[in-house]
Amino acid sequence: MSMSKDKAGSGTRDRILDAAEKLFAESGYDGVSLRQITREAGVELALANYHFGPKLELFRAVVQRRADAINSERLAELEKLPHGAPIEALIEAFTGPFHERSLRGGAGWKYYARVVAQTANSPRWTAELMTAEFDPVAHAFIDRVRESFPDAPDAGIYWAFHFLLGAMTISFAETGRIDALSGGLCRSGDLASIHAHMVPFLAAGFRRLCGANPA
Amino acid sequence: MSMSKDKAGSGTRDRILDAAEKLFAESGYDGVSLRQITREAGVELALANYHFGPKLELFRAVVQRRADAINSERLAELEKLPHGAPIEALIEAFTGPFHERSLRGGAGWKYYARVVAQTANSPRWTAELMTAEFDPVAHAFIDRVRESFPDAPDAGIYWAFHFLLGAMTISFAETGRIDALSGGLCRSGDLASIHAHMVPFLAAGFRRLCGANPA
DNA sequence: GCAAGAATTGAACGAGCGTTCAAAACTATA
DNA sequence: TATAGTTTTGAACGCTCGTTCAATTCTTGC
Repeated sequence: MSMSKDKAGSGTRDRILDAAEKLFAESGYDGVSLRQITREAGVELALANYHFGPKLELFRAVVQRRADAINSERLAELEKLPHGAPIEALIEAFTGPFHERSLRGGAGWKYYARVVAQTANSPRWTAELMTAEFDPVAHAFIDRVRESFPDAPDAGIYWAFHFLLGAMTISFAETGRIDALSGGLCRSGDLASIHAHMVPFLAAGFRRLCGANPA
Repeated sequence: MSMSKDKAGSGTRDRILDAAEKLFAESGYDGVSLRQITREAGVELALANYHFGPKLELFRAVVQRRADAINSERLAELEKLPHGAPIEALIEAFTGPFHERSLRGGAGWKYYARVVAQTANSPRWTAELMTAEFDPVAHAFIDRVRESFPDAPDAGIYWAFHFLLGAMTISFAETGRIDALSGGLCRSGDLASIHAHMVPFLAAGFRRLCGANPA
């Protein structure tokens, strides 16, 4: 027999993915070489190509690896909510899974969030990666928003969601900008504080663009 | 004598900056080579080094070239406003100069906005470039917000500004994500529509985080 | 029109890149 | 233990990278 999972080689795959995730988070796709990645992973250069093919496919694999977990939890959280739920609850269902894992899921999830954040702001990756991985659950979120604001103009909902993405994205990128700006009062890595401020901020924005206020 | 400005060679400098701006906007710092840049500019490879030194300094020059114009106009717009002005006016003073130039300032300004957008989401550049170039006027903006919301908690103001940056950033990046998501209803390049939705969205968010509502 | 400085050229440097491949090592079935 | 398959190794391929430099051309003040 053969199998490509749960064998010795499978550990190698994950080591490469972990190293790639970390380095991509720090320097972006073009800022990291396969040699750096395999060195960080402690494996031979050729193994990256053996397990993942070209570099682009390795990057795709990094993005995809954790996307399913995020997306299915987002869907589950959304489904827990009643129809017409308050917008705060919807936003929390969308942003919560990322926050939760960034907080308690281990270092890999923090790196992953930074990879996604940079990817989402790059015209180069948006179409082929972000749209493919994250748009289905985005549509589910938007449908729930539409339920909560039956009279909202579609454009308002879409733009509001876009701004939500921007706020989420820059927060997860953890650039340290706000640390310098606030003289240390606010910290990029303080996910609890981000969450506490971001949800009401975005909720107020949604209400403004979507008209009537449910709940 | 000599002089390094307003001579034949000065045209070369700008051609290189324009080409670099365009290509950095499309592919990021590491995704572009000096050879691509000088080819696009129609000049010899060695001229990039002659005029700007190492690649990093060329990138810095691209970011800095237009930063002054943006920042001084932002300050001017802010100073036009009365103390305690409505938050919409403050936000417009901050985002307007970028919007205006992206709309009517020629293609270079659009590329520039994309460069800044990607730079702002990369931990690698934030400290040395974004903070240095844009934080002074950011502080001016925040001071005006504090005037308009005298009882606002500082953390609320800083986080609100952070989310404003995220929304601005993802919008200027023009990734096309919202085009795909909305099935064409909203367009990344439609700056007028962005502006019309973004200002009220952010204003509502600021009011939520800053407590009392001025004006 | 001549000298001095600035700008441009064209070629080369060593280094690192992504990718490939045959051979070796390992694993597991029969 | 023999065998077929998977995984790992180590070296090499051609190519592009950022940077450097001597030589050349252009520009300008005297």
